Amino acid sequence: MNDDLKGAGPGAPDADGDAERNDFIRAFVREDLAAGRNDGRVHTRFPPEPNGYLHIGHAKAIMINWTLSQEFGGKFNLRFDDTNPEKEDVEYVESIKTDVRWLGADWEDREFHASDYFDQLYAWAQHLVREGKAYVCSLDEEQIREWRGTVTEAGKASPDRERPAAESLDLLERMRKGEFSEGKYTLRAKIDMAHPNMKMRDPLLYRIRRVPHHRTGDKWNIYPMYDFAHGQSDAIEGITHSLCSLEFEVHRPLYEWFIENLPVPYKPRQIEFARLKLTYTVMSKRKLLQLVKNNHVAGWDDPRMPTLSGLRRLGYTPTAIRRFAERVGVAKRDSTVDLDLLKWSIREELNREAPRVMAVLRPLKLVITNYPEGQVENITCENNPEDPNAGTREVPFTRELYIEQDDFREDAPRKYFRLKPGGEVRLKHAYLVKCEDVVKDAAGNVVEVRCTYDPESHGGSSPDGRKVQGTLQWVSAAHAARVEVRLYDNLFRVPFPEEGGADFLENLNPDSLEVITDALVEPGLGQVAPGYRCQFMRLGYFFADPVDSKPGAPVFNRTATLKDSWAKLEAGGKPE
RNA sequence: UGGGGCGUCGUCAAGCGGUAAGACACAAGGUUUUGGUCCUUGCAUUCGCGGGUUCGAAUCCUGCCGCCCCAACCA
Repeated sequence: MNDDLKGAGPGAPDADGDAERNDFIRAFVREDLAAGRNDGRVHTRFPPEPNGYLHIGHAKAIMINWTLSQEFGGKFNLRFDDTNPEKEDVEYVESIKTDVRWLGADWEDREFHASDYFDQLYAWAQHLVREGKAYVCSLDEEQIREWRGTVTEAGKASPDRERPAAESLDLLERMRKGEFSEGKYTLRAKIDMAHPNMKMRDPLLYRIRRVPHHRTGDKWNIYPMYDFAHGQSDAIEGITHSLCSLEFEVHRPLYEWFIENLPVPYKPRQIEFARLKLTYTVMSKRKLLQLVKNNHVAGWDDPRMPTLSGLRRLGYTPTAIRRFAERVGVAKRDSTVDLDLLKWSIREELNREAPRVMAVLRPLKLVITNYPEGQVENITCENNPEDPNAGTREVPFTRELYIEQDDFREDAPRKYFRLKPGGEVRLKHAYLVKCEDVVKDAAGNVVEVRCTYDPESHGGSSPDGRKVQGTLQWVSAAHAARVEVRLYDNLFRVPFPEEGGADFLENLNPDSLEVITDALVEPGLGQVAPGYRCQFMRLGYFFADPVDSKPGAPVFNRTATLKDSWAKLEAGGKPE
């Protein structure tokens, strides 16, 4: 279970016994295969820009590309779209590789960078100029915008549109050498200033940026724009199906224009699908960056973040994320998936895999008055009712225990079947105990419940078959380990943090994190290694934080709660 | 008002002319030493709306309505 950073391993899309998937992308691929295109190859790629950490939305894209390549016996590349050095950084490159590997997508030795192709791209730019299909433009940023026209009005030609090729070539070369300041010139394709698709109105190919690049250093003073770099990079790598999100649909004609007008070695096909959106969070890298920069969270890997590093730290597994991506499907419809589906994906796995242990978050002392003082009994506890092979463990039981404050109520509603005065409950795996008395502090708060136990109920059985409705987890006061527990909840308090043009920061959930520094857990848990996953019985699934846990002092992050139908009942006002 | 997309259950999503899969959510029962899990059952006579074609349409045609994307020297 401790696969925190080892990754899922190359692997196969989770064999789920599912029928063959047949979304519209796979249909296209089958069509291409049937038509004998691409020599029967299928080659995809995941092309992140290294300007932020990957999030769950990227996981969807990664899995679509990766599983597609695997299902058709093809290949999968990782390519960094690093054409904008101002925003990019090696820190991001490293985190991205870690995350993609963790998910189990294997690019083998095919880690590429658009920057690997800068020389080729430059040569192709010169080619277009020579062909009279590109020119160096001297309009400034604002002029370019104005001259481009609007969606309903045609744009007008740049005064440099007919600049002789030789002159453009010379200017381009000088741009490259760094003879001009940023913004002085741009290289533009000569297409159609009246084109109904704005992207086709003489788009920029290169802009001057006199900043060093994290990989090419100060070699370049000009950098290619996304449109000029992306498709050609696909072509160079022999990508057969270039998958991207819906907003690039309007770029497709441009993508194809370059492919048609350049002597590229291959003609890839761009296919667009809807990106993933989730309720109760935000997904844009810009907004996530803002959360990090303004310290609304502790970093890109804060467990409340929808980043893969955040989810990993929360306790999610690669498998759960993969299953989630499968369930979400692929289509072209803008959609927002219910966060519950993600949560369900991790619960499903952990219910099957996670060992059950006992922990008390908010301790309330329980004394068994008829239990011998000083006696310690080792209670055999089943590790996982869902897994017969999980075995058992021994947990010490004594006269003084702690139970959850929530599990005792002096004035209990009718359907409350936990501990109450005069009531009897089962202490999981141990004995039946009956509440005889309570001890209160000066303020009238119950600080101790005094019970008697039934010695005949060893193991928690009911000796005479009497009905005992409640079963509580417990820890021995003398043996319990004290640990820090972090209870994470949704980052936002509303499903759509930006609905109605709202400032998403206004909708942050003030209770997204509750830190409990003195939770009590059964003794063995105090020595658990970082990355350990378990279920705190009746409370939820927990993960020993890989960053803040120390030897002998694990910090537990709540990965997910358990479904709580009592809470729902009570909230619904029906318990009485 | 130009161009490109999309509209099937609360949320995703199958369906591609033969009479609405599945998942999550929700609801009701059952099992249960986790008010967890599991099991059973229910949950779109209807596919944005209106016409048309057809023996038959969510699937074809047509008109309308709604939502998203495009006027960064971002990707």
